[in-house]
Amino acid sequence: MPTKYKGTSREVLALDTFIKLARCFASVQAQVLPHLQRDFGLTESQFAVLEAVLHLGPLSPGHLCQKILRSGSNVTTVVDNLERDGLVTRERHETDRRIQMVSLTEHGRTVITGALPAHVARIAEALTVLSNDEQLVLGRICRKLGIALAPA
Amino acid sequence: MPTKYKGTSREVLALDTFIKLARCFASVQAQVLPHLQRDFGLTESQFAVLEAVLHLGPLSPGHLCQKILRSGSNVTTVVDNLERDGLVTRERHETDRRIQMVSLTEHGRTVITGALPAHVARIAEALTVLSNDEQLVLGRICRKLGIALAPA
DNA sequence: AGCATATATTTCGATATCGAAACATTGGAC
DNA sequence: GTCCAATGTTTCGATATCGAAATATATGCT
Repeated sequence: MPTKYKGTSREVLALDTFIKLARCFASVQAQVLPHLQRDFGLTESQFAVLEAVLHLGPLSPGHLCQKILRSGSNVTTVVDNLERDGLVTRERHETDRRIQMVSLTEHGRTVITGALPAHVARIAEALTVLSNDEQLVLGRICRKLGIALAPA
Repeated sequence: MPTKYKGTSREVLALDTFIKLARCFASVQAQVLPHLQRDFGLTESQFAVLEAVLHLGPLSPGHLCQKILRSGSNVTTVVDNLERDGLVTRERHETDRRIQMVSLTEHGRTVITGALPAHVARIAEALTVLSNDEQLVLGRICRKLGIALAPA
């Protein structure tokens, strides 16, 4: 049992569960992110932004915020770097000029469509340790917890 | 289904599962970390270092590395900040002078023993959406995955 | 002893990340 | 039309995070 904390049994169970959740997530990330970086020069957040724009079309920083679960100021930074590297462009919304729209450049589209299958394959590879049933159960419980805690 | 990716059914299941895992982990963190910061002025990594040293006694940066699952250079930075704030001290190991030993100051001990119960309570609170059985199953599957992917 | 290799830590440069404050634009109240 | 509150984005200062290179010490080989 990883937990050294003395508390109620309810607390010990929750902490123990959460520690396993955190370690398992970290393990998958460690399995997967270095390749994204080395093979495609993309950080996790850069990948997330490109993937969102690929699948949803041009998005504002505000929408990207919600999609990638990061703060607005962080999205600004990540998009800055993607723009500098020529993977996305920013354009003001025509009718509401407070809003910026982030779009893929041709190069950006090429990069993300190249990186995506390899990235998915690595995730699938990492999860092969679990049976289909285990993956389904894991997904169901995570979904329940995630939805219950989702902001608003 | 969150996944827009077209791939084999095995890939779709794995990706779908992983996305739920990631979102659920992020949700719990979002529920818990702001309090750690606001109530005790601790970041997640600072908390992790203090907690490890509290429970395991003085540790080298190398051991802290393994415990908190971060790079060596990151541990250096985190310990730098903790030292600056008077929560830990660094001392050279007596026989092997390559090694530094990180210890809690009195103040550090006070801070971590104050923060720990509140932090655990918040985690337990977040996990109450899951039944005991669900927590056990979640923990078991996460452990299996974490162990399978653990380095070495 | 001298030297090469291994181990432990730090430094460096880059990106990520946050919250608060600043800035820009819109839209409603009057 | 003017002002003000709301909305969207960026700026700013701080910490986290990584990998590669530099530094310091130890250890084994000769």
